[in-house]
Amino acid sequence: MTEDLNFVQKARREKLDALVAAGVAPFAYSYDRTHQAADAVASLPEGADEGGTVRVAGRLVAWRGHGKTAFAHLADASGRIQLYFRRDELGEDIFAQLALYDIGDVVGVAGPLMRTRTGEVTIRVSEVVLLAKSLRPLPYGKEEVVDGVTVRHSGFADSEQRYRQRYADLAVHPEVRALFVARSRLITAIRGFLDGRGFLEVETPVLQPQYGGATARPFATHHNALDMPLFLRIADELYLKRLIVGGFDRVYEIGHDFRNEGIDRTHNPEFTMLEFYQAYADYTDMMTVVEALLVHAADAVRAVSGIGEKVPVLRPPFPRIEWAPALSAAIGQDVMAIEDEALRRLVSAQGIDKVNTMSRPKLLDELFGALVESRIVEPTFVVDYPVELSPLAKPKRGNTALTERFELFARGRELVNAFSELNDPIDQRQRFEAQARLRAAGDDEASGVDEDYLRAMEYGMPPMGGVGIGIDRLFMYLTDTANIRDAILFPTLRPE
RNA sequence: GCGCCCUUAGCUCAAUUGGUUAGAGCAACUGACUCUUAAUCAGUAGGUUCUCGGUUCGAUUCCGAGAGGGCGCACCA
Repeated sequence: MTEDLNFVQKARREKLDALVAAGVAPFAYSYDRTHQAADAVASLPEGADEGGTVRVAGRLVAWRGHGKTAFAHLADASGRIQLYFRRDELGEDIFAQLALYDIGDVVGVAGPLMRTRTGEVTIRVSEVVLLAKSLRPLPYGKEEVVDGVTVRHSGFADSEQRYRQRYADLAVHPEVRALFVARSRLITAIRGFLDGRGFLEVETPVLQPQYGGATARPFATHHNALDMPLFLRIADELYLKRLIVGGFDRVYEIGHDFRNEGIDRTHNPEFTMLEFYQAYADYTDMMTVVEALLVHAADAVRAVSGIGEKVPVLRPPFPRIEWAPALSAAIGQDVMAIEDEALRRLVSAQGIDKVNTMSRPKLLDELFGALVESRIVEPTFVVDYPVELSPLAKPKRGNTALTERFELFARGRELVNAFSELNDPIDQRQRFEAQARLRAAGDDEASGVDEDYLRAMEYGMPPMGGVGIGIDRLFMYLTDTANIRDAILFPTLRPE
């Protein structure tokens, strides 16, 4: 191990040894703080040159030695503050020990506030305590402030290493921390909104003997004691709807779903899903709920300093366009009446491959994606999907070729998918059996017959509206983030 | 899965047509400096050029295979 250390790491271990030899405990247990850095800076009144003593703790992020004095910056979760060390204040021994400190060390300091000649609020350090020695250099860049804007030089740019070592990415990039603060605020806001409307947050199984609720390949695992296969859930849907049968009128879950599919800038194998179900509501009711929820969520993200500026202003009610008329207008003829061959030619003309192997629903979906979805910029509801595209939704009242389903699109991306939920167990059994036939024929994305779920439905399932929102993608939309890896703290990567 | 691109010091980047000992800034080390702030000044050290193989007198550079990553397309949320 020791042979693997580079010279920088060796130097730090030597300093660690020297500190121990001098009687310093290099890894402390606690430190009593009076302020966070930003609060300490703000506590010195405008115009005042001296203030009271403060105690702060954090990481050394810059060091400028001047012989018998030194300036440094200390950063904590709130921001940074300048430190001023003087030999005549700290004494010969302590000041000499500062030579054994490094950028990246976690320290606690105490001393009175002062304002330097250039006006920066600074702690004139009278006590310095090492809280954790840094044995590996953090990839700090240098920062300067030009016209009030912080410019970072060099720094930590390798995106792969930033994902692999998110701790280092966060440690050196306050703006990355701010982004994940915003993500946390988003989820807190969603909980607050739903709790305030009488929804009950529940937890349903992640490990499921039978997966369902979506079309996707699962992760499979095995329980040793029971000697049985288990699957990581691909959706929460079927368990949440069981709870509506049980008498909870409004339930929601925020959790991870897992899909054993490819990884790209909009797909991570595990992702955060919000699903909520409201008994006695239909899809038009849910559109109104979704509008209010998104406004509430966007406001929460907008409140985060440094991130909120990017958040689009949402102005409900969002426009609603009907699926079939919108596509018919785009192609200049009635899409519901078009022949398969003509449809295939239209899809092919969009530059989409493999049209000869596509089913009619698939062709319709492709065409809609190319001609309508991708051109939606402002948040827009697309409503009333063809029944062949929507196996989980109730038929539309007055037109059984369509379903009571809506999706919300913005910037060409799907943000929300919702239905008036199918609550007819006889119909549901037929749809399950159709899935089982597909599976028997080799479709590994098709599910089987979930007998327990059918049993629940047969007891009587209230009508309900259900909504699914991919939280990672909603967050990406709100913060204008292009890559899902930038929206997930520890994205799935190949092993190093 | 397919196509294009990338991988050089701890970090950020150079390196002429294939040519001597692979350079610079930051970080590190030694020294100077009691209001600096990308501190400054003088000096020192730091490299399996992603890996393996090939061509060549000579490879960071050209060729082949592999690994990891990025972007685009396809699939999905």
